[in-house]
Amino acid sequence: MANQLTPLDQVFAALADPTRRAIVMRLCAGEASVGELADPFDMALPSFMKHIHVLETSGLVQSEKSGRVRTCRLSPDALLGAEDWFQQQRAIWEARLDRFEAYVMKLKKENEQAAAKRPSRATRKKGS
Amino acid sequence: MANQLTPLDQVFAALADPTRRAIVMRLCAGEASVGELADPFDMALPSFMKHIHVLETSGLVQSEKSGRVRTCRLSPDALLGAEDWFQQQRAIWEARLDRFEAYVMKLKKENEQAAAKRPSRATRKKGS
DNA sequence: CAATTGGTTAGCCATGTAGCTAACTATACA
DNA sequence: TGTATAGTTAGCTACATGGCTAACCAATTG
Repeated sequence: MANQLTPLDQVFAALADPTRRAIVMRLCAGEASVGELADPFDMALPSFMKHIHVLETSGLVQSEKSGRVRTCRLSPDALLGAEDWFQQQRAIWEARLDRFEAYVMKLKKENEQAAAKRPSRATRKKGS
Repeated sequence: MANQLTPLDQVFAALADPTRRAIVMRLCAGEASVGELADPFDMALPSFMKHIHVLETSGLVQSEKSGRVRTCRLSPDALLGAEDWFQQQRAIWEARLDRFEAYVMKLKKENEQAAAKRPSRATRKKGS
């Protein structure tokens, strides 16, 4: 029944929220306490903590409590995992573009050869 | 009142769903009709169409209807936009790492100089 | 010890999301 | 013209999400 969310699901879902993206961006510049992180946002702390928690279960952020202050830091692995996904898609996409270009070149070449054989048909319109 | 979703919000939200990621991956390999796309999924068509619609409003996918079949294709710009976000974060992250490394090197150097001046203290344990 | 600070837990509410069925439209085919 | 095909619209349910307040620890600080 538990619809097992993949890490990728959770990372993308976490990044779909502007507040959480801002937190990630902030943490790229170095670790910070919950209070420091929450400060720029006009939001009640419990609401803000939910965002932190989402980031934590997605694996994007780790935190550690010492005394009464919890310090958060980015864990870059999850971020890299998501970035990889894009790069893989792009690789497939670009491979396809290459194949498509090759295909167009082949068509063009065939068309030229056909035109050389039956020059009169080469100027006819498609639908008529 | 309309909580203006940024394109990035919509792209990440769209990619947070495994069905939609699969659609994007499929479309990386070339355009396809709604029916072809829906075929591998055990899901009613109207439900599936919602996913297509989400992908379309996110800008990841474009579609066009001719006759009774709607053909979908990937529009790679939105994908690149999201990939850019990662690369920017990584750049900031890496810059920070560099600064951190420089800081550690400076500490180390200072420590060595201090050790040269007061060699006896250099072997003391931290907490005692 | 008392008060403050930093975070946490519990619980409420409004809205959004993902799925379904049923019924409909519009093209294509026989 | 009638039937099958490909999507589409409408409307429902269940659950997830994002926000809030109130009340509650547990370290610090005076």
